[in-house]
Order: sequence, then C-alpha cells, then structure tokens
Amino acid sequence: MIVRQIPRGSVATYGQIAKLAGIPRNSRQVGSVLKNLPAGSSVPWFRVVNSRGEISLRGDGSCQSVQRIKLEKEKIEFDGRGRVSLSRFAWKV
DNA sequence: GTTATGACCCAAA
DNA sequence: GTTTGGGCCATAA
Repeated sequence: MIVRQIPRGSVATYGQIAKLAGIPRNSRQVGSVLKNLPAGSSVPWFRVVNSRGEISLRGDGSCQSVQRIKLEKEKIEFDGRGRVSLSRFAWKV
C-alpha cells in the first residue's frame, strides 16, 4: 500500500496516493479504504490529507483529533483551521 | 444489471 | 490561497 510508504514528518494527498496507486481519478476509493482500516493498523492513514492539506472525514472530529495529535508529534505544524502547510510538509518523492 | 453513496480532484471565479 | 461547480470510479444493496 502506498500509504505505508509515507515518510515520517510528511503528509501525502489523496491525489498523490491515488496516482501512485494507479487510480488518479479515483481518490475517493483511497479514503474509503483508509476508513475501512482498523484503528491499530500499520498504515499511517493519519498522514493522508486532501488537496487543501486539510484532514478529511468531511466534518467528523473523532479521528481528526487523533490525526492532528499524531501529526503534531511528527513535528508537522497545523494552522488555526486544522490544516497543514502542504508547501512544507507535502510528501515529496 | 441498475441505483445510490462516498476520508475526493480539477478547473474556473 | 480559498470557494464553487462538475465529474470520475469503485463498492454495496
């Protein structure tokens, strides 16, 4: 899984993952898969964000808090709206 | 087989 | 950089 290759301290967008996965037009499926992943999975799903660098879930806040804390532990900075600076933390292959 | 839904993306304003 | 509208594909019922 591509998500498992995301380096620590960086975030990847669904578009990148979808592209690397071979489904550039089907990023939603990536999200669905991530949601289906178990809580203690070996996949850093919390490093996956949408194109705006914003945490996905479309409004939910449960996983969001965990994700934010996890990213903060990775030295990733969040702005006041719960978004990360893609220009600085975007996963550059 | 068709209908409905979804952790989204891209182009334009 | 952000917001709005349109669109693609896959999984589930």
